[in-house]
Amino acid sequence: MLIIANSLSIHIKNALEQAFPEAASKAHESGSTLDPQLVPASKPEFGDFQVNGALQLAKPLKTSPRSIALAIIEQLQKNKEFLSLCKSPEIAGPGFINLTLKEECLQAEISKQLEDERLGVQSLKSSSTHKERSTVVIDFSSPNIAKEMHVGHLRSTIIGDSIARVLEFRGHKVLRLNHVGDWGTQFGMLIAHLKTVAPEALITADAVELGDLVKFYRQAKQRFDEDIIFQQTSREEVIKLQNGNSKSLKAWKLICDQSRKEFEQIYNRLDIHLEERGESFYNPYLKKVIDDLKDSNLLIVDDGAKCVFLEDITGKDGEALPMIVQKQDGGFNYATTDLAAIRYRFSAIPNGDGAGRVIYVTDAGQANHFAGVFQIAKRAKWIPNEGCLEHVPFGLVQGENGKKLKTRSGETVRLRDLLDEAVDRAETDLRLRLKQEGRIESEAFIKHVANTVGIAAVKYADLSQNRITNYQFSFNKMLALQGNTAPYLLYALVRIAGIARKGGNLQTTIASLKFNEPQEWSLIRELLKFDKVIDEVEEELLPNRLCTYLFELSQIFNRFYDQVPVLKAVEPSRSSRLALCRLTADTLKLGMNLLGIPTLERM
RNA sequence: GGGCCUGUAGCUCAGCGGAUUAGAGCAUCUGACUACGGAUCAGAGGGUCGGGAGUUCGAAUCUCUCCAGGCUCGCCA
Repeated sequence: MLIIANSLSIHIKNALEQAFPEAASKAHESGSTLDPQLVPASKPEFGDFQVNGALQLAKPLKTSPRSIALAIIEQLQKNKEFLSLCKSPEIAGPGFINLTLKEECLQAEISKQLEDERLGVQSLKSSSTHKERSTVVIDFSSPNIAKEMHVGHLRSTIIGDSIARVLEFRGHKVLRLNHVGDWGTQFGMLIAHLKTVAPEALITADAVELGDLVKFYRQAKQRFDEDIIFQQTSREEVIKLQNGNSKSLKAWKLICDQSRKEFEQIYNRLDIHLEERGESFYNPYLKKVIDDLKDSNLLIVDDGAKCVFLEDITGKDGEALPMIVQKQDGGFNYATTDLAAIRYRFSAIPNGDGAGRVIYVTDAGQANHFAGVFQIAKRAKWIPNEGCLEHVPFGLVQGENGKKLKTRSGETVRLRDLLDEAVDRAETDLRLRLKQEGRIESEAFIKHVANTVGIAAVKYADLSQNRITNYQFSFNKMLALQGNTAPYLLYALVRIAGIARKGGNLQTTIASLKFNEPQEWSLIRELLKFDKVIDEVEEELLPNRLCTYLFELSQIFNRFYDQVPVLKAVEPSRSSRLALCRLTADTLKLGMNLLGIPTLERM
């Protein structure tokens, strides 16, 4: 319904300018315009849209808001095009104008949406502006090699995937990058340690499991912290690796392969796909970063380390905070890698990704780090004029006690175990329900439903929360069958599928739709909001807005379903209601698809 | 101490500068199953939007200040 809203906005703006020509031309001279402030109605009883502009214009126009509103309405009454869309506008309260769309208009819109595969959401593919067509890089998930994916990776992975899906659907060219931690000091430690405890792992594929690697990694870390000689050998191993020693590289590759296999299992379960491009990828570009910074006179050697001092960001002592890009020992650190990544991503193809927008989905704790890195990238002039660089932060995952989520024994929770538990719990619930209802279902059905519900619940619980705040993780809440949860949304779809099974042909094309119940109209109005919601998610990168919408749509549908018969209705109501069922199902499916959540016909 | 984030119903959270009455969900209480799956629906109670000041015709929303909590602040990522 964005097109309608835009067209209304233009009509009202014209009316405003016709009513107050002098003020309008004055505004034009100073480079601005009179803004009618058309927004969706704040409450259903106020209609579909409201115009707020009259209140703000009262002072400059030296008239009362109500008389401005009246003048706008007088102009609108002359506009045939406007009158074909809207019922007679009403002045309310101190000077709001309430607009209610005509039923013919809503009906025409819903008919269009029924025919449209994209459900009214415009695609940018036809657009030609450079900014809109350039690549969007989304950096998310980013686990570390030789470690298991744990609950800390959950939010980045799920939120990043959803943002990627929304932008892809809108027609952006999206590069989903997995910036895995596959380089740096930890590999020196690990290789040095493996040489003594499991040398076969360095020359043979599959010699050790990831679980063992994780154990070895912990041991190596401990040795590194306690043993000075081991620290020395570790550093030597890092240097060998970074200099491209073939044996070291082979060992490194084997370790990475082993981790990668494990990551793939998780990504497959979550149905998330991204392109791996780890920190090691940027190794050849690190030196250039230093050279560039030197050339732009940003580089300062302090205490033996090469740094860039940040502007307007101070440390404990109130002095400008340095960002170290090359350590005393000549090694590079993560700031260097991140800078190299930004430089590469914005560089033109084939020496870069040619990105116009780069998005980082990482925890809020890294906000300072990214603020610094972004600032340096800007000062080094690596970001093109139209380029956009954003950190999309999210809060911690907490347990129900409000503390950081841990297992009973105090360890970080493995992502694999977390997903297993969600699926197990979904299965237990399902079996209990089947027993209570006396239903018999195949094992395959039970496993499939439990898996879908479990994964959907985990994803939805995360996405439905505003990502900026900390997130309280609770299996009980996310798997609850009522409330703003995945199972509630899935159930709405199952009900529609049930109607189809009972003989309702959802695919019939309807020549003449006929609606007369308020429940039908409120469902129609909700369905027509979909394009606006997608627009907002794209703009604000807040998937919870989409979740809220889908939940409200499900509620409105359930009300409709409860209060209005579909299959037993007489024509043309029957077909018209079936059409609404179909569009509701399509909207829920598409919406959930954009969240990365699978759906079901039966559960 | 500096920076960033958070503070809204008993709990978990939405909330886009707009309207008498700040919204959901959970929990609590009361109703509704011979219409398509009751995993639902209808309704009730529950709030000084952390405190204070300011900007504005209008503030949960913007600004300042104070209070509380979290994260972060030089060679880990």
